[in-house]
Amino acid sequence: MTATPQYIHVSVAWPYANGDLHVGHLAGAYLPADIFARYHRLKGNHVLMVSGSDSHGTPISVEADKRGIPARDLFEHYHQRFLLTQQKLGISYDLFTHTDTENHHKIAQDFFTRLLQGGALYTETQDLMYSELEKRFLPDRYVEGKCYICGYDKARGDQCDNCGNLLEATLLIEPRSRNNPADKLVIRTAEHYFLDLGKFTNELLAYVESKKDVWRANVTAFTRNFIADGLRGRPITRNIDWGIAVPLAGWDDKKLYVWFEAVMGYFTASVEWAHNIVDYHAWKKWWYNPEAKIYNFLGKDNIPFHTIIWQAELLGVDGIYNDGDSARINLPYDVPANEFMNIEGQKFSKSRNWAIWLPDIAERYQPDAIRYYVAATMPESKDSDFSWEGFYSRVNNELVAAWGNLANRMLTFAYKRFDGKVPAYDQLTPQDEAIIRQSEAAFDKVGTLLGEVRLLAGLQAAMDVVRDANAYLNEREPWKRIKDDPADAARSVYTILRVIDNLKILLAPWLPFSAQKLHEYLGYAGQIFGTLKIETFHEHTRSHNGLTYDGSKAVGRWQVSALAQGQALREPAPLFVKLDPEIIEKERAFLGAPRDEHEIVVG
RNA sequence: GCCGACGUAGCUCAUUCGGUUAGAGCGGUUCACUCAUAAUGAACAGGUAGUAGGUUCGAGUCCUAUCGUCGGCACCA
Repeated sequence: MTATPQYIHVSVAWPYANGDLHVGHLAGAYLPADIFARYHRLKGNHVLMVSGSDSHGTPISVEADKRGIPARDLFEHYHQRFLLTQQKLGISYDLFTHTDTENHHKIAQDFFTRLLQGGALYTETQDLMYSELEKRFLPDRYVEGKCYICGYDKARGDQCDNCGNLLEATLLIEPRSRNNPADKLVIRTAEHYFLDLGKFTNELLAYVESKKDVWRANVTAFTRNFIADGLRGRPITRNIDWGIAVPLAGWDDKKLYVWFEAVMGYFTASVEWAHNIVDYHAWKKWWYNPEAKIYNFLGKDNIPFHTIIWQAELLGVDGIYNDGDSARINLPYDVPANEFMNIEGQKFSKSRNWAIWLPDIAERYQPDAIRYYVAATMPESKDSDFSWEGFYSRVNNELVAAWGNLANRMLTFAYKRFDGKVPAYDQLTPQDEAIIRQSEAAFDKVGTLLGEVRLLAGLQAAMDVVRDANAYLNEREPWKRIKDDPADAARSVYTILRVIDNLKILLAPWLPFSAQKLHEYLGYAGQIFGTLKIETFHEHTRSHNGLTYDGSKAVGRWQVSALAQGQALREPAPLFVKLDPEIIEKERAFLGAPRDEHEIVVG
């Protein structure tokens, strides 16, 4: 139990700040990351969990144009909502920042420069379709025209839907914009920088193979496949206005491509955290420490960006900011990608509003209820489905009836019948000791599963203890013994309270809010976890808000209970709100209907 | 079209390298209990593991074919 603390970096995919967060974000990345991080915090490991809003990229510009506001205003609006939403749901980021900080710009540019100096970049002149009307280069998929292979009239710039061939947009006959068919397109040449991925093929391949027993099978298979197809250079600059400047003279009309710089956020946010919150060089303990482990949590759509591109970038900048130290920069130890969470059997769709928005449900349900259901139906190995009937029944049957009620029934009983104290006992029976040992053994079992990022199995293992504890009570029947053999009732009530105390910690990574309440009902002081707060950070020319986690006062430990006899309890109350069956239809009615953004109220 | 993944009880899902009568939760039926937000426990019912072949002493687990669902095929991140 007294192993040397490990350095665990939990990096979470960066959400585009062009709309509210939805349940897919939570299921895909934020919740698994938080459960994993909270477990390691309880273990006493040095956790650094970072993410932030992706403030660049076409989706931001497109949405901002649609609303007629500057891109910066749009992303700042959603960034602030991301902070509030995640604070409410208890996603315990050491730092949740964004990519429009001076820090991120500077480091991204330094990455670019270092890659350039290391020979990992090259320039190439591309012929691209340019819209005179929109005054910009159009992505291939926005171009339409006659297929030069089969003659199909509505071929897209990247592929013909009729003959299936991959196309060159510039060769299309009579090319036009899909946004506006009247818009005549012309071919313009532009010089761009490319990241030479092919240069890293062998290193990347060797790395996947070395991690094949750690990474999930789908992640390994996808990555191998991607490499086997042949890695081609990828353009990392673009003719756009909104983004990070290319740090070279004469490149003013271009910016760094968003996918190139956004993933660097894992690194830049670590540096920002160190600069703002602790000491300047602290980030190195995760990035240049051979013992540290970096875990990237993301959705499956993001796999190649993390197992190929980000890793190539890291390989290409190895040694950056390390002041000549020989340690190599750390690549992600694991990339636990989740699949997708569908909604009532259909795919998420922002345009159809087929989505469950986190700010909305956080208004109506307890954070632990949301966390429980999403964690219990997490798409860990395949797509899963969020259904309101499932939410209703799992919350009521499992969270409220099995677990919440176990705690409530015995806390109430002890509080009323044992003078508000943990009962004192003479000697425990073998049956009492057996259930205590069982709940203690779960620390290794659940802990191992959590360490392997097998969160579904971990939750199940913890809930198994809940069921065993309920069964134990039915046999021991303290409510009967209190009448004919009070000493025996004291034994079993003490026992069950100690089991509940263990379950409190076993379930805390999933259910941090109710764990804290339980902690207090059991008569303990202090907080199991640290505190999340929103702070403002000032740079030279701009300021930004970030979500931060202060764990300095946290007392929770991944350790078995040593519940003291006679400890004074506090008056208990039910941990969870039981759901009304009416919510099923009410919530379904929101799907596919127009939605208004509500102000997010915390507390 | 090419590549990949998946298809297991009414529902949601487990079955790490192929190995005893394929498991769990929910839902259903019966019984027990009353401390608890009418909350718990026990027992029972329920699956020829999409389909058809094959390899093997033995396959849900490997191979082939076929049907179905989904994803990727790089400038959408």
